Amino acid sequence: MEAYIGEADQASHARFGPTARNAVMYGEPGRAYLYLVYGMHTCLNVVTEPVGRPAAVLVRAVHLDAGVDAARALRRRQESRLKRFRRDPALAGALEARLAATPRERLASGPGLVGAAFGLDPALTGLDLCDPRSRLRLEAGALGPGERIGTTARIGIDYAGHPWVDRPWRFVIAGDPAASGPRRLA
DNA sequence: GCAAGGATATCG
DNA sequence: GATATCCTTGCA
Repeated sequence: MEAYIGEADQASHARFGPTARNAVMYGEPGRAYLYLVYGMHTCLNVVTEPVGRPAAVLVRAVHLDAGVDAARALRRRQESRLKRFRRDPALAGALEARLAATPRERLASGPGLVGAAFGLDPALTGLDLCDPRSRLRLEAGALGPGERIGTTARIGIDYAGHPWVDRPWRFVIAGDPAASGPRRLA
C-alpha cells in the first residue's frame, strides 16, 4: 500500500484542493475512494485521516488467501469489457489463457489488478469499509510467521518532484510474491 | 519500449 | 470546449 497525505503532498489527488473527484478524501476515515486511472483501471483507496484532512492509502496489491476462483472470474468479466478485447476475439482467447496461467499471487498484484480481481468500480466510492454489512470491508489481520513490513518510495509519481518522490510511504511485506513493484528492500 | 483508454484538471 | 496528464498493464 501507499500513503497519500494532505494537500501539500504533490503526489496526492488532494494537491489541487477539494474537487468533485477527491471529495471523499476530505470526509470520514474508513471510507472507500475509488478512481479510474489510465482510462481502464480502477484503484482502491482507504480514507485514513479525520474529516477535513485529505488523506488515503492506495491498495497496490492483495495477497489472496481465499476466493481465487472468484477473483479469476471477476478479472475475466472486467477485463473482457476493455475495447481491445471486444474488438479482437482472438485477444479474448489469449486473455482466458493468460488468466488460467496466472498463479494466485499474481491475480491481484497491482492496483489495477486489485480493482479487477475484486470487481470494483468508481461508483463504490464512499462505501464504509469498516461496516461489517458492507459488500467490501476491512478486517483485522496479522502478519504471517517470519513476515515483516518494509518501506520504499511510492511508485508512478515522478511528476510530484522532490521531496515527495523520495518519501518512503509505500509499505510492503518484504519479499511477498503478491506485491507489485519492488519486493526487495534496500 | 510504448499503446491502450477515458476521466480529470486546467487553460482558453 | 480543447488538451495534457494520469497513484497502470501487458505485449512488442
